[in-house]
Order: sequence, then structure tokens, then C-alpha cells
Amino acid sequence: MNGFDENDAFEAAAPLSQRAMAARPQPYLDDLNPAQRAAVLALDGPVLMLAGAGTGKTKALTARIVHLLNTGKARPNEILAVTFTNKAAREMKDRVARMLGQVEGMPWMGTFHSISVKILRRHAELVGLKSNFTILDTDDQLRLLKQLIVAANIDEKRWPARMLAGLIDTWKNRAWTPQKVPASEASAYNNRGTELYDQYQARLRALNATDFGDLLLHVVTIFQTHPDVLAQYQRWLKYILVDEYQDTNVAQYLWLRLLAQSHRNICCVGDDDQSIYGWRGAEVGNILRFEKDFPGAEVVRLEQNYRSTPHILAAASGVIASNAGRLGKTLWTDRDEGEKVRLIGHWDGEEEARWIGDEVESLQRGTRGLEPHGLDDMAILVRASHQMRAFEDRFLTIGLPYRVIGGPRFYERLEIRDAMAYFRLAVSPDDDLAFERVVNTPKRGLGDKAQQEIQREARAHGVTLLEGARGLLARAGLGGKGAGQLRGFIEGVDRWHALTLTPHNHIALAEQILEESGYTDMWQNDKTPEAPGRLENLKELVKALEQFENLQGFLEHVALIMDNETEEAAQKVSIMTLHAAKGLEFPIVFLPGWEDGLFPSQRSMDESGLKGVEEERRLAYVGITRAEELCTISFAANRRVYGQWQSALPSRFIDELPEAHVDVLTPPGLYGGGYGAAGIASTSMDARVANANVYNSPGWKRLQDRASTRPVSQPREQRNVTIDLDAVSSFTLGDRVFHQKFGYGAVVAIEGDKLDVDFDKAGMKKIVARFVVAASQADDVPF
DNA sequence: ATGGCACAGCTTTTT
DNA sequence: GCTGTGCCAT
Repeated sequence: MNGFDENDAFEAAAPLSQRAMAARPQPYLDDLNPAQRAAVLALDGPVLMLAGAGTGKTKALTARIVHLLNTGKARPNEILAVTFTNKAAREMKDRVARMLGQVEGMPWMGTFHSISVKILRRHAELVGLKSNFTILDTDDQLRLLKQLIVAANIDEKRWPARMLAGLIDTWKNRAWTPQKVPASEASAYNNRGTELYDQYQARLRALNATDFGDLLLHVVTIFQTHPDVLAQYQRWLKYILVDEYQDTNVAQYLWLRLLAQSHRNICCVGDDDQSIYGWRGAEVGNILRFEKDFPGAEVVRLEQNYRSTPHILAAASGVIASNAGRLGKTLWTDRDEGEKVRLIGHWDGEEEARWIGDEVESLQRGTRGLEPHGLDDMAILVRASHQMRAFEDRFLTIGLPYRVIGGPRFYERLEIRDAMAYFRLAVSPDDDLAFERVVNTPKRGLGDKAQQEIQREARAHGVTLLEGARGLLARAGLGGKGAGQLRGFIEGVDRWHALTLTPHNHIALAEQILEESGYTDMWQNDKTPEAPGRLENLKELVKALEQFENLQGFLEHVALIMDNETEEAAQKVSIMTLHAAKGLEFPIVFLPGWEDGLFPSQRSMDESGLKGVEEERRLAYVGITRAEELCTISFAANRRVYGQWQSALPSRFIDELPEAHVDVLTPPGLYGGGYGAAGIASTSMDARVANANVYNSPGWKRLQDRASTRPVSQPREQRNVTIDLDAVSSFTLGDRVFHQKFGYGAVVAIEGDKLDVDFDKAGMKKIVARFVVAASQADDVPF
């Protein structure tokens, strides 16, 4: 499960016995279509596998790995397979393992970053690091930059640390070390970008630390400056496979090219139409240029789609056709025609959410010739995460179970980072960043003043912060109650550190640290609605430790591999961003918010112009091609944006949908049907005025012309409400309750299974009873 | 040292 | 409209 601790590619080479295994059966080839087979059989030389959405590229990729082994072309440790995400790496490993059986070693498979870490640990000294360097997360990085900014006397208000972090990230993505940043960038960050970048790198080196960008950059630097080291890897890694090639940035491109340039056995898989990460440095150019970079490359197109109906594919193809400079693919399928892509406009965002909620419920029952579908079969894909709120609110109100995919990563959460800092400190007491993070968390009366004293003491004696603090206490340089607290903190760290050096149960130790430090107590005494969730996360963290032998092992890997996928049994609708949806598929997909400015996003257009629109268009393509059976696109005339009502025109992408494959539904609000009237009544006067224009716009005119007369919204059936007697009977007026999202509140009305709750923070909400618990139960969430 | 208040800023996100 | 941040008053 972890990216790079297994599969050691550097073990002593085994004798070449594998070459004798050439005549193995090859059942995996029978499963492939002609294009896939061609991609698998072309083992030598550069290969570009252009794999459209849903065309079975992972299958082809894994078959290729197995074929390399089966034909005796390569031993497991001579194959390198690179992916972007841990999830993709895991999937590939699982599939290869299943096809190979347990007997032989596994090829080296992992993310760019995990593979880079492994290489870097072996050659750290070549870039001025020790091999046990730590990897900083974004938060550590930001705090470090802030220190530098303050020291450089720069107004942090006008020149935020985040801006500098973004800049450095961009430079690293382009494989620019401080020395290589071109002169044209000299004006960046108030003319001081390069200078601060240089200082930042020096600081990282002093801390024996790297950030994520460094992992790749350092490896590229090593390869470029030490030909002997590079040659060694080129000899080892005879066959290279790369997934999602369209998302590589310059640093990753160089990394690959350096490794592959001698033997040229590189197989890149990707889809130029699904390049959606330009804003974080991905260069579509890499895939478009492949044949130039690797002359004589074989290009294989996987075009048979096994996922979607013809209407869905045609709609997606119609949209993406407007992009220029594509490599070009024509997806086809032998599936039955199925439903057309549905298009519907709404009065406002809330109505859109209401409508989708109702649709989900009727699709659950099975309507319009579709079999009933479970909630796991349905997804709502939005452009920006703030769009999720409307759906969450609505679904909570009607009691529709949902899950939000994405959001803050588990290891990025405050409480997880705090806990990790304690663990880091226990393992290596000289970790100054960790010390800084938790010395006053929970509050120990050691504020800025005291911490500055510690810093000064440490710097004066050239020691770590922990030692500085010790020295300060020894010469009684710290007054007040802070001193006693600090002494307790230091004793704690010493005690925990001593324990890590003896045989111990690391899970018990972790619990002990969180207890003795007062960290668990801190959240137990916290009455905010988030506190129970945080305690829950801490429990999960401790549980995650089980998979490791000790704290060191855990910390070593956690920054790169920890994700927050928890398999839940209950059926739920998924809500996620279009970006998060890449690689996934659902029978039923809703694509709300197709309005100019929102999608395509205004900012993307402002910043990147035509290129921006093209990337947004690819996002639309990704969205539509997630759907297997039914795809519903919608937009709203009005939407509350940052609290202001705003009107928008239907997205330009809607105009690009080929009419023959689209079914235009009658908007419930516009024609007075359903609950439209209520929607209008709840809208402000301003919005209505603004809307008069919207409905006269060419977009709406077109819609009305094309609208079929068949209204989708049948008069609402009586919903089958299963009343949970336990839930209803357990609350009475005035009860204090707790809700995951809204926090604490009091029940002010009960109506069937629905409660009116006046929340302390969130105000009045109608809530289905099973979504709240009695407040008393929420208070003692055990740790 | 800390809690409260005013103010800015606000896509997408992996490692 | 909401949230996170920084400054000021306690």
C-alpha cells in the first residue's frame, strides 16, 4: 500500500534465468482488442498509447508489464512504471499482482514523488542533504517562507507568503533551480523572488528538508550533474511506462527523458483531451510533442469505449471538437443507443439543487425505462467546491445520504498535523519545525515572547530549539508560569524520545504522547462542533499506525502516501469536483452549474485566455465521459455568489453540444410547473430584473426553441417516508442536539421525522431526525 | 497571552 | 456570505 518501501529496484541483480521463460502461455492477450494488443506487443522503442476515456488503458498497461516479464525481455526490477497518484499506483500494483501471482518479484511501480524519494535518499549528499531528510508539507513550507519574508523586511500584506510559495512551485515545476531562473522572472514577487527562492533553498538544506517540488528537482539535478549515477539507473531500468502522460510538467518530463534517452524503451499513456492540470504546471505540449522527442515512436490509439452510450460519447466528442491542436481520436462504442444527454435550465441554484435531489430520488425508484439505481451509481460533478454547498444543504434537508469526495486530505488536517508534530518530536527531538508547531499547543502560556526567547537562546548557542529551551530554563531566563509548563513539555519530549529508543509498542506510545501532552484533552474540552470529528480523526490516525512497525516507519512514509479513503458500506450519492472525478465512472452523472463565468471559469479565461477556455473544455469532456448511462447537464439563471445574487448566461459549452444527442427538458421554474413559483417568490427583486435580460438572451431563446414539450418533472409523488420511530420518539421540544455539520442546537418543532432545530451557530434548519444525535451523546465521544 | 473584532479574499489540487 | 488572518484591547 505504500508507494516506495517495497519493490527495491536496487537489489543485487539476479542471474538472467528469466530469459529462459519465453514460452509461457499468454492468456492476457486474448482479452485485448486489436488496438490494445498492438500497444502491448510493441515492447521495444518509444510507444505513445493515446487512450481515450473508458478505453481500457489500465488493462493494456498492466498486460504490457506482464508481457515484458513473460517474454523474458525484462526482469521485474528492470521495469519502472510511474503514475501521478498513489491511488493509480495501487491499482496498477493490484492488477499486476493478480495477473502474475505471488511467485516473482514485482516491478518498481509508484508515483513520481515516491520513486524520487527513494532515489534521493540514496544520493542525498550529491545535493547537500543527508539521506534521512524530512519532507515538508505545505503548511511547514508556508511558515518557513513567512520567516524569510519577515526577515527580508517585506510587507507580508502586499506580498503574501502564498504568492511566493506558488511562484517557487511554478519554478520548480519547470525544473529551475535558483541559479536557473531566467532573467525574465527577475521582477517576480516585487523583484525579490529569485533572492528569496535562493534563501529558501539554503534554509531547507540547513534543516535537512525538502518540499514536494524538490523531490523531483533534486533528482533531475543529480541526473544532470552526475552522468555516472544516471548511467547506472539507465542500465537498471530498461523499460519505462508512464501513466497520465498529458499531466506531466517540465521537471517530470526531464526526469523521464533523462532515464529513457539511452534505451528509449518508454511507453507513455495518456489522453491530450483529458489534460486538466495546466494550472499546476502540466504541459499538454509534452504529449503533443512526443513523436518529435522520440523519433520513430509508434503511436497506438485506443478508441473503443467500453463505458458510455453513443449519445454520451457523441455529446462529449462534439464539445471537445472545438479545441485546436488535438492529436485527434474518434471514440466509438458498440453499446445500445441509450438516453440522450439531458439539458435543463433553472431559475436559480437552489432550484437546481432541489431538482437534482428529486431526480436522484426518482432514479432510485427507477423511472423512464431506467432500472432502479443505488445511490452509489450517481454522482454530482461540480466545477468549484463552493458549488457543493447547495447540494449538501438540500440533501440534508430531504435526508438523502451523500458523500463529498476530496476536500482537505486527512493528513492536512490541523489535528493530524499537530499529532504528527508530536510524533516527529518524539522520534527526532531536533526537529525544530515540529517543536515550533506544538510547543504552545495546547496552550502552555508560551506565546510569541517566550518563543522568541527560546529562538534567541538556541541561535546564540547554535543548538536546536529544544536544547535552547533547556538552556533557557537552566539559567532561569524565563519567568512566570510559562517556565514550569515548558519544563513539563521538555520532560515529556525526553521521556517519549527515550521510549522510542527502547523496544516498545508504538501504538501505545502514540496514545501516551497524545494523552500526556494534553492534546487529546484539548479537543475533549473544546465545545465547537468540529471537536468530535477531530477526536475521531485522531483515533483513525492511531489506527493507521497499526500498519507500520514503528513511529519512524510511519513518519517516513506518511506525507506521501496517506489518503483519506474510507470505504463505507452505506449507499450514498457522490459529490465532487470535476478534477476529482477524473478516472472515475458512474452510471448516472449530473453536471450542474454550466454557466459562463462559473464554467468555463472566469478566472481561467482571464488568466489564460484561449488556452484557459480549452482546458475548461477538456474539463467538460472529462465530466461528460464519466457517465455510463445517463448524463444531465444543467445551469441556473441566478446564483448567489459570495452572498450577492448574480445572473449568468448558459455556458458556451452548451452551444457546442450536438443537438441530435441532447434532450432539452422543460425548466420547472420557467413554466410555472412544480415548485417553480416558490423559487421565484424567494428570489430578490434585483435578481428578477436582471433575469428579464437573461430570458431575452440568445442562450435562452435557443433553449426555448429546442425545448421538447415533454416536462420531466412529473407532479411529485408522495415520497415514501420511512419513519424511524426510535429517532422520532427520542426527541422532544427543547432537546439539545448535535449535528455533524451544524453543530449544537435546540429542537423547536417536530413534524414527522423532520425536526426544526435552532442551531447555536447555523441558525434555524429543518433536519431529518436521523441526522442528529442528542447533545449529551456528542459530548463524550471517547478517544 | 489571549480573546474579540474588523477586514480581506475567495478555482481547480497531487505529492 | 463565510472563513481565516492579523491586530488591538484586555
